[in-house]
Order: sequence, then structure tokens, then C-alpha cells
Amino acid sequence: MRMSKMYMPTLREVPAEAELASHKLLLRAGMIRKLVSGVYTYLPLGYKVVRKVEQICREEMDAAGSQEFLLSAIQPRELWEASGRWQDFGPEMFKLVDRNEREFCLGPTHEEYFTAVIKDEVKSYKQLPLNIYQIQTKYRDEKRPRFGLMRGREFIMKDAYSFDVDEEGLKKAYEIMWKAYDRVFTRLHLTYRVVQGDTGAMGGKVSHEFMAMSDVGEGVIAYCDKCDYAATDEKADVVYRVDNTGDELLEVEKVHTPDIKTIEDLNKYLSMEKSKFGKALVYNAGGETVVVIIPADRELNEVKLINYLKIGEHELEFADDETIKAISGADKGFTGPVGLSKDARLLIDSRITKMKNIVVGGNETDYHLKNVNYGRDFQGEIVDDLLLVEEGDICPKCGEVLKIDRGIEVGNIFQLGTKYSESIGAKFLDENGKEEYFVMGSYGIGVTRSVAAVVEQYHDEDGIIWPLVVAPYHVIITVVNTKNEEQTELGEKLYKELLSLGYEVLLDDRNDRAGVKFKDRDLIGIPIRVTVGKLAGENIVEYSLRSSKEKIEVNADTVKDLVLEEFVKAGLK
RNA sequence: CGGGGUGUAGCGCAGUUUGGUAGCGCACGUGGUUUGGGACCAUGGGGCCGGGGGUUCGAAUCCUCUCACCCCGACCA
Repeated sequence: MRMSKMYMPTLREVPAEAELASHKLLLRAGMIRKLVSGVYTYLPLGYKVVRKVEQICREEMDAAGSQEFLLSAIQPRELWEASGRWQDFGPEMFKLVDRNEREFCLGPTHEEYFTAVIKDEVKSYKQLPLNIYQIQTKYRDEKRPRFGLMRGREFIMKDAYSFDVDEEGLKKAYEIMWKAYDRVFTRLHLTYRVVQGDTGAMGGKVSHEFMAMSDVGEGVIAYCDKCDYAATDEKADVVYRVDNTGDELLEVEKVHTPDIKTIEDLNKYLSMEKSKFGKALVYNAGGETVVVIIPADRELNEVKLINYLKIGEHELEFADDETIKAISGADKGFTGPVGLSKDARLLIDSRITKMKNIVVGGNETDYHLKNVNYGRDFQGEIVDDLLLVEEGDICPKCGEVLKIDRGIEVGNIFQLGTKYSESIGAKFLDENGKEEYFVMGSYGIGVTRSVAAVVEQYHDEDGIIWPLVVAPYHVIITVVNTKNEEQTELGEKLYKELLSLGYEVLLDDRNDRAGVKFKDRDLIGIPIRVTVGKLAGENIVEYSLRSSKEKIEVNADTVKDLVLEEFVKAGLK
């Protein structure tokens, strides 16, 4: 491609709306443009990268025995009603109504739809296992779209679904997909970690997330260096050791705590460890008022709460002050488990039951209770673990200390089981002629998010540094002075030569100053650079890589060999 | 959803406090000089000052409603 003809609107200044490196650079490099919040246009250079990531997904899925489909983005409401997810996904879905008032959504994912497709045509165990996928645009009306391609409301996803006769088959399919994902992310040159995930709105029990490591990632993961334990913060089991000093149960004591509403205040006022307090959190959860008691030095893991209550993510919110008053009889800040209204459902983290002589809210404004003990003074539903993991927690697997890091969730695999086949009524006949539900798995890769993740991991202050596999072009030839015939001719010659060898080449034949061309090529991050300048007459050019500061002067005839060398090094030839 | 901030030319911004009919840099057109790290001179084009309503002789500026965009929070008992 000749750059004099290319649609590549690079920006010198950073658009005010961008915060992250990937967002800023993709905008500045003329790869994407925003239409509205969370919705982007892919310009030629950006779309080339997207297609390369898609192609890598495609190749690895095909190699893993999956077959490519293309389903519609529009899905009828009935399909989602069948699985109950019209409710569960709720406001996250873009919904629309046709002229006959029939309701649809723009697919946020395609479990129901794929299951419905299979249902009518796959009838025998002999047709299984089956693995199918598509690469398609997804729509999710995110609460807060942000960071460019990182969290959009429209994004491209590779989604695959497996259908098996039993759990055993599902586990095999899961393994195969896991390996395929390893290959995809390895080919993308991403530094990533596979962690246990929460199954959330997808359903099912087992899931893993592929996290591209990055400080700006929205995902938080807890991992152990000693063993292979790694999980998202939402999923991570918390090992919380109760420190029981003074084993004797003391008499409950009412203490006056005027205006002491937070754990911090209480901590100072009573000069007692936070771990001796039980904190109460009041929620409005799917129509009922729920009070949760957890050790006060820890935070609640809302995902664990949502899962326990079996409600949708958007059905959980903090209770307002009136509700708190109604169930506790006191102002906000003094809620506790003792003498709480029966209208509230009381959940107790199991650790609370082991703690002795704790301090809790008194359900009376300006009062707390000391020496409160589970069983003797209050009772409630015991929930095994509702806590959010923290740095320094004990590894639930090996007992070492956990570390916390951040990552970008670029892939996700789920063992779904029969949730969708049952709700959609998708059955096959097994070898005994008995009807069984398909045992399913689903597997996603965020294609456009992966593009952002690559930029996050591969950039510097001058621009993007694309790995060769996903670079929009492999080589850029910069003709320093287009008015100079020797330079122009040599540039053309090299351009044609490399094109004929099958490389993707940019020829910067623009009539601009050298500096402009250098800045642009740094910004758009083309991996291999050839500069045709003053020594063109002697058939000498400058050769350099975007990833290195090194430059060498070489005979123009050897450029093709150097390029080949890079391809060999990258494992592409 | 709550809180905060911002909307002025394609991009980045000033002007708003104290109303008087819109400016700077980059980008863009033209002519010229330049050409190895975002050139220079000259000249030119481009704005319902996010939108509606109001106050006023007069509104980018004041009042009001609204929309959009960005950030923070969804962690408080």
C-alpha cells in the first residue's frame, strides 16, 4: 500500500477522551474512531489487525476440530425467556421491537441460539461430540463502557460451543479448548495467566479465564507462586483464620458509641482490633432485605453473595436509609444481628460463628453491643464464605501466601452442563435409545479486546510496537525525500520486490518531511523498517526494527533476506 | 444508578468571573522556500459556542431544562 493513498488519519495530539495507552494510541494511530460511548469504527489499519487476530482464532479453532458458523446478531425474546436470561441479563441487553411489536435483543452471547440451532438437527449420540464457533459482533449495554476497545458496548468475539453426551465428554472438550486458547494467546505474544473464574450469568460450575497481565486491567486475580492456584478476586476462596483470644464467653454489654458509624471510627473509639468486630451490610436483593454479617476487617465479595442468593447481578443494591431504619430500628451505622427485624434475611459468614465476644451494631442509634456470640445471642443462615480475597491471604490449595495482580480478561471457558439444553429442550438419543440432554460448554475470546491487550503490552512513548503476527503491515519502506529520484526509484524497487515475495508492505511515498514519516511509522508500529535515504545512489538503505533502537546500513539487495530472517525468528516461516 | 467534570472549527485549547456578536496552536486549500526526527513565509477556507426555552436593546458568557462525553464510586454500616 502506498501511504500517499492510504486512509490513515494519525493525530499529533491525544484526544481528551482517552486515558489508557491502548485507547490513546489506537486513536492516534488512525486505527479506530468513536461513534458513541463504547461503540467504535475500525479504520483500515485497525481493521487489518482485528482481522489478523480473528484469523489466528479461526486457525486454532479449526485445528481443534471446531466448525465455523455465522449466526444472526438479532435474537428473539422467546429464546431468552426459555433460559431465564431475559431477566438475568436484564438491562445489559440492547433490546428492540419490530413493526409487529415482537421483541428482540442484539445478542450479548449465543448459548440459547446455538442450542436451538443444534436441537432440530442433531439427534443421535453418533453425531457427538460437536464443537462449533463463530466470530461475530456482540452487543452489551454495559453500565460503564470505557477505555476504548477494552470495554465496549459493541465488540467482536469468537464464541464456541461444545456438545457432548456426558460430563466426561465435556471435560475432554474443555481440555481441547483450553489448549487451543493457549495457542491463540501464545501466538498473539500476550503474557497471560489462566485463572479460575466465576460462572456468573453463564451458568455452570467450572470456568477459567485467560487474563493478559496488565496494571490497567479491570480484572483482579489472586495467585500463588508456590502452587498453580490462581483465581479471579470474585472467585478466590478466602482462608480467614479466626483469632480467638479469651475463649470464655462474656456477658453482652451495651456500649454508648455516639456518632460512631464506621468501622474506622469504632476501631479508634474502642481501641480494639477490627477483627473483633462483626460488620453488617444491608442489601436490597431481588425484592428482599438481606443483612450480611462478616468480619469487619474484611470486605464482602458481592459475587459470592449473588451466587448464594441465586439472583441476577443487577438485582443487588445497597439498601436505602429508610429500609435500614425499618429493619434495625436505628440509623445507618448501627445495624447488627441481635434483635433484628424478622423482615430481614440474616446471612452470616461462617467465620463469624467461630469468633468469640465480638462487637456488633446495637440496632439502636448510638449504641453497639460487646461480647456478642453466635448461637447464644443470635442465629441466622450460615454461608461458608462471603469474603473478598486480599493480598497476603493464605493460598487455599497449598497454604502459602497469595499475591494479587491485575489482568485483562481476553478469554473465558465454561463448563455449562445441561442448563441450556434443558431449558431449550435439546435432546439426543444415546446408545440405549434413551433421550438425554446435551452436555455443553462455551468458550469465548474477546477479539477486539485482545487487540487492546496487545497494545497495552507492546507500546512505548512513541507508539505501538506490533508483534509481527498481528501487525497491520509487516514492512514499511520510508522514502526520505520523494523529490529525489534515486531514493524514489530504489523505494519502488524494494516495495515491488517485497510485495512479490508475499509480504505486506507500506511504501511511504508521501511528500512530507522525514520527521513526519518517522513519527508516523513509530506511532503505527510497523515491525520492520527500511529507510531509503541519502545512500540510495550506492544501493544502500537503513534497516531497523520497531522493537529496537538499533539501525544498520545494508545493501538494498539483502533486505529481503533480513525480512525473511525476522519471519523465521517469529516462527512465521 | 449515585457523585464530579467537560461540551467553543477535524484535534488540542483560550474566551464565560465583569454580557457588546468568536480567537490561538496543530491539521486543511493555494503560492513559494525547504526536505534524516512532527519545517518556514505569505495567503485563504472552515463555527446554529452541544440542543431547547428564558432574562436582556444585545447571550459562548446570566437563569432554566435537556442531551452527549469523560472520570470516580458502586466497598458505607
